[in-house]
Amino acid sequence: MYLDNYLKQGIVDAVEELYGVKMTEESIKLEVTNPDFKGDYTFVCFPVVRFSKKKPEDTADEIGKYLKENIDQVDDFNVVKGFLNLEISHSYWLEYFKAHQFRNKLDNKGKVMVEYSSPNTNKPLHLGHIRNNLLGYGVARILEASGYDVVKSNLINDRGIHICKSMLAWKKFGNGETPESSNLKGDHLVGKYYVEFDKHYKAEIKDLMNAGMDETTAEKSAPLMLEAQEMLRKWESGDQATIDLWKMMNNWVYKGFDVTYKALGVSFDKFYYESQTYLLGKDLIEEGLSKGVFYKKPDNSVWIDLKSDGLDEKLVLRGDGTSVYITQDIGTAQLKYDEYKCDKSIYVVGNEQDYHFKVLFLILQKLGKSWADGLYHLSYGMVDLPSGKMKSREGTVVDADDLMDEMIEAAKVKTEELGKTDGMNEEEKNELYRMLGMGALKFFILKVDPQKRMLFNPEESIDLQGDTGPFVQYTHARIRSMFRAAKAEDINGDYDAVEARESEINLIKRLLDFESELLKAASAYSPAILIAYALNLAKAFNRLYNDVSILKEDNVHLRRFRLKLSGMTAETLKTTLDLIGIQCPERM
RNA sequence: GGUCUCGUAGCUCAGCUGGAUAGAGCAACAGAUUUCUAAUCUGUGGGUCAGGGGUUCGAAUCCCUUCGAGAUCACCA
Repeated sequence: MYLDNYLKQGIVDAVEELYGVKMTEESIKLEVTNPDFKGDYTFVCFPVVRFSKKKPEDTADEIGKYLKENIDQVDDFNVVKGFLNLEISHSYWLEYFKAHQFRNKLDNKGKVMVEYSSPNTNKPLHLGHIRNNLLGYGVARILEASGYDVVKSNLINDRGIHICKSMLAWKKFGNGETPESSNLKGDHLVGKYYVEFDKHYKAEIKDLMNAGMDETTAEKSAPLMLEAQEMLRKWESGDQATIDLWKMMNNWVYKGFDVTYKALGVSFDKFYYESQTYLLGKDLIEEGLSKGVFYKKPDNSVWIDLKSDGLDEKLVLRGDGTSVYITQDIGTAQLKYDEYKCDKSIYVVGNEQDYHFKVLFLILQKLGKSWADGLYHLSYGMVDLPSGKMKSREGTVVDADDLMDEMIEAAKVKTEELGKTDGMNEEEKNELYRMLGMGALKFFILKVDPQKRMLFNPEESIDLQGDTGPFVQYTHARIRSMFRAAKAEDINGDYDAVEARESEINLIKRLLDFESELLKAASAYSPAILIAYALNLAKAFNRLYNDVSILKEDNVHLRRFRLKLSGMTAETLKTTLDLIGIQCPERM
């Protein structure tokens, strides 16, 4: 039983004993004491005042006395206003620490699918995708560590008008350029023609408008757009030449994506392709019609009325029987469930699609799908630039590959400046720069609460000092270095003789927090919680490190105790960062 | 116009389902290394938690309202 539960029970007993009122354990509010005050746990006494009929201070005092007498671990207490601060004995923390072992595997919680990345195959990945990928991968790892079986999936948007735009532009203006011929990464090559399409398309619109056409009509009747639409029709009817071109260009993109995914350190267990799923869902539309969930309009189009749920009417199938976006998402959700039978399914998708997912989940619930309750849209905010929103077509994006290269380069410059690469060969150095650069980038992105939009300023490089990835990595490397110097000293000493100081007890508490922080991060789907934990742990250690000497401590018990603490800190930092895809070098 | 987010220090962000004097980092300034890695640590300055009202013993947090920013309301995906 954890101490806080034990204390809560004690408070229940105290209130019953003192005031004759039986409270439930759940109604007791016990908090970790604010660091500015003395104590470990704080009981807020105001809610009990109505039972005690006494001043908050006196009530707190009485309960404090009761707890001190009846619970061994409560060493002492102090009262500030109505706040009862309980002081837990150092020996309790030491005992707990000595006996503590991290569990390798937590209780199984079921099966969950995390879908993330979901790129379009007409352009390379940018900073927004980085956030998506890091979030998705991080959440998947966190869920896995907290006891779920996880399936990481990626639904690739490999068809549609946007791909036809790139294809058409390449055909018209590409002169047979290939990734090999121009030595350009495949996804970047295809993206180049997407931009090219837009350039020519805009020029055509301008010409048409100069000729007197209004903008909307010009956009619709520009020859390039008509040609792209024709190409899409050809693709859908299986025209061999179009399919061949599509396959060739998509393969270029996939090769490029592989490189980017590898650099990001993310991976997938299952790929879905929209070219294979875009016709799904029509049978479910039929099912919904027969169940009366949907209805037909005179033009044969199928709709659902969600007004009673505070939403609008929504089209689910066109009059000509072809699908819309939500049709295939309905079908794909069913397909995923049929294949994997997951208890939960998480979609990592930007918050611009909040409405879409609200509608999608509602429809699946109305269709009576028992698994619909397990669907969750992990909605994250956009990454903004100081100049505003990123737009692929207009080239105002921070390219994923470029950004990673820049970060690694920045780490290299900094490391060389500090002169910390003595005795490392070229390969080891590059590996170190990569770990540090990527560590800084991932930490920077994941530090922010997923739901919030965040700002990235390309003019200011991402910090390598302060609350950063390298800060935590440094703390880890420093400990590892200490262990190299300690050789094989046995760290399992007898801690009973140890007179622990405040900074040591503090570090113990942080170390013991790991599991509860992990579970918190898992239930909130938030890697940011683990980042904050890693920072707190590293800071607690650094404070101790600056405060006392470890290897040079003469008292053998104390020395071993501190080494044990250090070792556990390094291990915990490494584990924590690993869950969000950040690696820790042995030295830096 | 309807709906949904968001607004905290000069900047980037924490602040968990209401709790004590609103916290970090960056930037600025002042310190710490004959001693285990100074990518570290200690300290100083910096706030009308967008404004106003309400609920409460207690509000950055919950409710209402005004202002400001963004998203969405496609037979695009």
